[in-house]
Formats: sequence, C-alpha cells, structure tokens
Amino acid sequence: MGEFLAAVTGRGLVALEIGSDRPFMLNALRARLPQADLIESPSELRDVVSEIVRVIDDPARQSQFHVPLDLRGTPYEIQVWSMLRSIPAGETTSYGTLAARMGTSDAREITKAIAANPIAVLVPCHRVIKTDGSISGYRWGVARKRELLAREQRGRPFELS
DNA sequence: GAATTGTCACCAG
DNA sequence: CTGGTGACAATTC
Repeated sequence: MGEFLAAVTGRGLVALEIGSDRPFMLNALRARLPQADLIESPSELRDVVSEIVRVIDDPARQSQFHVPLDLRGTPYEIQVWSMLRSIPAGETTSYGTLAARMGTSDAREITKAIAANPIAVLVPCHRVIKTDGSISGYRWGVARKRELLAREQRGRPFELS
C-alpha cells in the first residue's frame, strides 16, 4: 500500500497519511501543523500502528479498541467525518446519500468535507463512492481506495448482488 | 465503460 | 463580477 505516516497529539491521532515519499509527507504534516514541534517516537505509536495494521489486514474483524482521534476542521467537516466512522466495514455509501442526511442536496459540499479528511483508513472516507457504484476519487490514489474496499468486501463476498 | 450536460460552492484575478 | 474547477449526479450511447 505504501508508507504510512501517523501523528498523535495529546488528544489523539491527528493525521494518518499514505504515500511513498517520506520527506514529502513530513513536510505536508509540518505545513498542516505549523505550530507543532514534531517528535519521532515509534514506540509511543505502537498501539496506534497495530490498530491501523489490524484494520487494514483484517477489516472484517472488529477492532478491539479505538484510537482516540484529534479531529481538526470546521464543525461541518467534523460532523461529516463522524458520519463516515459509522459506516461499517464492507459497506459503502454515496456522496448524495450523505448529503441528504446532512440536509443539503448538493453532494459536493460533502465531497469537499470528505476530501479534507486528514486521517486515512480510520476515518473510512474510502467507503464513499459514486451513486452508480463506481469508484470515485481518493486523495491517496484510486488504486489504494480500490484495494481497501476489496479487502473489506472479501470478508462478506455473498452480499455482492 | 465513456461522453455530455446540469449544477453550484469556492477561489483567483 | 467572470471564468475555471471539482473525490458529483443523471442521462445517453
């Protein structure tokens, strides 16, 4: 899937990026949290990383605990991200459906909020696809979105029409 | 699948 | 204000 970059604050996980260029990802992180003093400490992230690995490796199995998330965004974005977290593994929704649940008819408002999601996988924005069922875009590459969905579908292959 | 059209918040100029 | 632009949607071939 590529390299993962996880970052936590005192409140919880604040970023989870996927990519291939470590220095570039670090720069992006610094750009997003200019005030932050970055400390590399793999040992302190051990629990977080193990949960991420578990969610990716075996999405069907419910994860044993939840890493607290330090969601930073507009209230609207945070509300959208919370909805995403209620989508179970193996299921998908469309932008339009979420829009309706938020009371707007414009799927693009939702799209923007979702696209701003800083926490890959644990905020499952990859479970949102187009109304016709086709895979839409993904900040971290459509190929990764497809891979994540394929892994989640694998756990429940008989629900595919 | 691909192409076309409708549509609208957002942003740069 | 104008024009370009989307992690969209509905329709059509």
